[in-house]
Amino acid sequence: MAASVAPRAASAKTITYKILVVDDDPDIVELLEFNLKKEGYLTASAGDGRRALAVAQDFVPDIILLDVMMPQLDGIATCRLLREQPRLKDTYIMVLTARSEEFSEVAAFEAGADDFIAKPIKPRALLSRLAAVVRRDQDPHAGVEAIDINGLRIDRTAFAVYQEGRKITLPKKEFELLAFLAAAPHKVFSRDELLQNIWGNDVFVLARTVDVHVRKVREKVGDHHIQTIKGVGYKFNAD
Amino acid sequence: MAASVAPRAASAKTITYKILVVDDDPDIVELLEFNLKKEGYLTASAGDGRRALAVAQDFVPDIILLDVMMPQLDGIATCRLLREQPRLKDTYIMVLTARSEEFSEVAAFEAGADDFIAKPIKPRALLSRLAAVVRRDQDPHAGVEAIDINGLRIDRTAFAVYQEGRKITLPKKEFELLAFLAAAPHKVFSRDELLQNIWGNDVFVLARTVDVHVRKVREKVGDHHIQTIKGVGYKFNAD
DNA sequence: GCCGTATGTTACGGTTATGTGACGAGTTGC
DNA sequence: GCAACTCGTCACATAACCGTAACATACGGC
Repeated sequence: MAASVAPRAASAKTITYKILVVDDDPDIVELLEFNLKKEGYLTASAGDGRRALAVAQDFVPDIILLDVMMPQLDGIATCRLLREQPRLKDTYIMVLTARSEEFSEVAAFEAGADDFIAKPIKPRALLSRLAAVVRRDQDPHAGVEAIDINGLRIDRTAFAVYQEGRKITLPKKEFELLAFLAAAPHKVFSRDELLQNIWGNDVFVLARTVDVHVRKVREKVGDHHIQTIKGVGYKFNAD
Repeated sequence: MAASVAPRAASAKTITYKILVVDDDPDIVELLEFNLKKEGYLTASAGDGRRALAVAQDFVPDIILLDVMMPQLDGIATCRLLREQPRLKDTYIMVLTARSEEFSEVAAFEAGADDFIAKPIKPRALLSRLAAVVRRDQDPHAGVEAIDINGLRIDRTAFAVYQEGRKITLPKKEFELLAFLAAAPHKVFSRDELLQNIWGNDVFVLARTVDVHVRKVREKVGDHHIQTIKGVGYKFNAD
């Protein structure tokens, strides 16, 4: 899966990013293209999956906005086929999902999508997401958005954890705890260190609180990911 | 990633540790420098990543406190560039993260940071963390974070032993025993010495307890690593 | 080869750290 | 204002670790 948009683009900071919009609703296509062009992106469009594949061949977009619900060839299948094309392997694919279809989100990830945005689409939200993608692309060291480890995908943009095609939504503290431990797999953190880094050093909670949160995380993602080192602390267990 | 602060410093117990403070907020720099100086540290500062690199060249700090959010060159990128400099490879880099920017920890670890501290910074918390770093640095037995010896990798940060790709998790005392012996291979320790160093001077357990722990360690990592010197004690056996 | 001593080995119970379920205060969304 | 959720705390249950003792074996001197 592509971590960023095409390297070719990354090397040239002044490049105009090319975006392919794929949706069967002409109104949506128009709305998106209008807004994207206004922001200075170069756009192309397609009304279904088949045409999207054809257009992508010539256009070689940096980013593809792909609707899931389409006649002929749906977004998931299209995504998979797009990924198979060598020229598009570094393209950033953003899938447009109808709200609350968690199922398609998971399928999309497996098909090689890089991100989602929920419908109905707010142009401002979309543009800021794209700006983030572009920014990240231009500064490869800007930050990591997702960790793939041990069959777990921890995604900070979605604030969710994906496990074997299942989406798990964790409360904030639990998510942060898991994410922090996963950031330094194998490294053992004492309860105090975890409190300092996740709770902050200005809050004042008992060390045992960490235990409770660890337990809740384990309950949701499975016991084996977080290991207890008795008398020391916890660590993320990467085999 | 540096395991401890520079060895040069480790050899002289009375050395004044040099700390470089990097933050774009002059108030924070002042606050930190004031507190550090009061504690007897030698300090220098820089307002952004570029200047940090320049200052670090001359100053060659033992510890660097590095803000993530900075103009010009952010903390992560700075960290990576600092690590590339041979003179700074053993410098201990502590990253200051605002807790709202989740996941900066992931990037920071990958960039070679050794530790974090969350903002807002309480001087007391920072100083105690630094004291811990210095203490570890001066304690020769805890100095190295990982030992590779005899087909065994003993990793203090992970609190685990790896043997031919196999991970062995030892209970605390057993791990400490093995790590202690491995830190000074070939050197023979009497049971009393082991008790003093691992159990502490104030606890009092029978010397034979050591035997039992030795046996358990042998059971898990193999007999040949720890050798008995009859009438004297034990030693780690490095070929 | 015998005996005394040192170490290997096993088993067991106490102690402590951690796991676990429940509760209440505070918050958010409807 | 109610319902659902999050978070921190407590109290109790559980499991892991640790130290000890008792017995078994190995070693060395004679």
